Amino acid sequence: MRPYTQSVKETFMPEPLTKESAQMPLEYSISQLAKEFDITTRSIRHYEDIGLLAPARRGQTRVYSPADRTRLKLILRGKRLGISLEDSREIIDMYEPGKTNLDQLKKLIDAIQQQRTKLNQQLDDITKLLKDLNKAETDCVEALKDNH
Amino acid sequence: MRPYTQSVKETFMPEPLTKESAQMPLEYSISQLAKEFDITTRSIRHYEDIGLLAPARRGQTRVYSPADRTRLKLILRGKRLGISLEDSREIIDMYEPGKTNLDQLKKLIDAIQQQRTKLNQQLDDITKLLKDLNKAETDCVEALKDNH
DNA sequence: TAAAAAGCTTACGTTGACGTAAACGTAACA
DNA sequence: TGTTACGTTTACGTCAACGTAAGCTTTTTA
Repeated sequence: MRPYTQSVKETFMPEPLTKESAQMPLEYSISQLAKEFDITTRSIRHYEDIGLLAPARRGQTRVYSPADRTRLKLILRGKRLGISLEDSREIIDMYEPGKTNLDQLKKLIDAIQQQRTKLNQQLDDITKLLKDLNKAETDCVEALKDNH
Repeated sequence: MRPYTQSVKETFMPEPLTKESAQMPLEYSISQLAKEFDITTRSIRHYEDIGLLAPARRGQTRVYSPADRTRLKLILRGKRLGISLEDSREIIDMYEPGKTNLDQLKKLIDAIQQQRTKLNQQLDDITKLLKDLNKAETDCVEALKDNH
């Protein structure tokens, strides 16, 4: 049933590589993840509040799986690229089992295309900015030489 | 006097290329800029409020030079890359005439290096995300084929 | 076994980046 | 000559993404 669901999900939310999985913990505490990614536990709980994470619970305590960790990693990568949490949530929601029909798939492809457009723009921005930075720096160094 | 000041300033805030300057207006109204960059006049005034822009005035009305336009362009490029307005302002402030001494130059080089590090991280993020998107899309298309 | 560390929920506060409305001046156009 | 378009300032509102504090439970450590 729904073999493609699994397929799409795995490519977009890749499970940890087998190479890493040797010494990879099977679960994580909230503070472990916070430390690893240099964020606060508050942030992680916030991501849960708005539906970006749904860790298991042992009693009241949150227990994060490697998949949860991967998901968090993706959220943070998105953040670094200026993707809002809401946008991340929308994309993630599209993978919800039971929701994956043709319509959803088409929406997803569309969303992917939009993201790609934005990313290519960013790519262009970055290369330009890096060029500017290089020039600015060499000029600075020149100025230091002249002035020293 | 201070020949390097001009030099650094021009590389980081490059004036419009001569190629473009043929049909380039010598000044712009606030709504012209707003339309060109698809932002609101409110945003432009906001950038002025926090010291990112300082257009000339004809009476009460703001008059933007090509240099102002370039500056705005850079601000927006920074925005697309997730650079905060405050960070942009800091960088811009470093070019203030009269402030450019060795200390400032060293600070600037440091800031440039930091930016470069961040941009390289973003570059890495983007290539990874683009890869993921490609895989996700082909999988989607596959799924559509299978299901159609 | 006391106290520090880590976890939890609830809830109000903060910051950045504007949105939006009011209230007004000026200039061009039907 | 009115009304439409564009400009201005002042000021309060909003939204996302958390920060921060209170108050409590559970686990670990000295």
